[in-house]
Amino acid sequence: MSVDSPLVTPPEDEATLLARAQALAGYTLGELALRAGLAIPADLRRDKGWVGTLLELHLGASAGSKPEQDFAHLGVELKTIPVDSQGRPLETTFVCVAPLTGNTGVVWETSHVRHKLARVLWIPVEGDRALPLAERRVGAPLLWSPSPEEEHQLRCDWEELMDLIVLGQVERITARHGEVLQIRPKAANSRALTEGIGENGQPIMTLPRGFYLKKTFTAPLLARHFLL
DNA sequence: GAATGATCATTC
DNA sequence: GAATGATCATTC
Repeated sequence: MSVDSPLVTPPEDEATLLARAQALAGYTLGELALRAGLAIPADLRRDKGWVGTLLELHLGASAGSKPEQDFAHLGVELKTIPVDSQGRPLETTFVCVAPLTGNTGVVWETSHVRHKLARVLWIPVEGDRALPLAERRVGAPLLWSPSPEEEHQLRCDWEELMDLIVLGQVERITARHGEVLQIRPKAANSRALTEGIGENGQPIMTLPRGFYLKKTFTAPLLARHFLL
């Protein structure tokens, strides 16, 4: 079976999607790769999106790159998240590219970050690099929307970061800005460039950036789920 | 280059 | 050991 041939049809509703995700819990990536007919890379160094693609296939998402939610008809975004043996996240979570131009007048309510995070199907996957990829297990999924408190945290960080971008301070932004949401490079390498706004409002070429959720945000989110 | 999927690996 | 900055594959 080829990569562009899904194992299942797109889920007709959220409950179906969640049920499918729950049915994957406990399986190893080796088992799921075999079922999908996907070759298992030795590690993720040159296949960083492999786990995400594998789960997309099993859940009926359009595997690959489309500029929309994974389950657009359901308004749901799929996020795999690597976790340790305690279920704690091992990595930050990429949300979306940070827009560096054309931001005058943008507001949180209509932002890409808010839209992407409005409804997320989180699927924890064992990510300890000492564990062979094929032996890593899929965890119990969580269908999540931000609580009022979480949305407030996200909004505050987003507004602070977008202000810096609009004011021509993009090159002063580091990953230390933001409590739960940060901006870091999101590029092929450090030579990749995109247009941004400079200190004096002039166009500059700068590193493409992305919004990422810090582990301090995703850890409690997953932990609460674990207690339920 | 931009967007999808993210993790790697050097630095602190 | 954790976090920041750097990077990888693929499609269009």
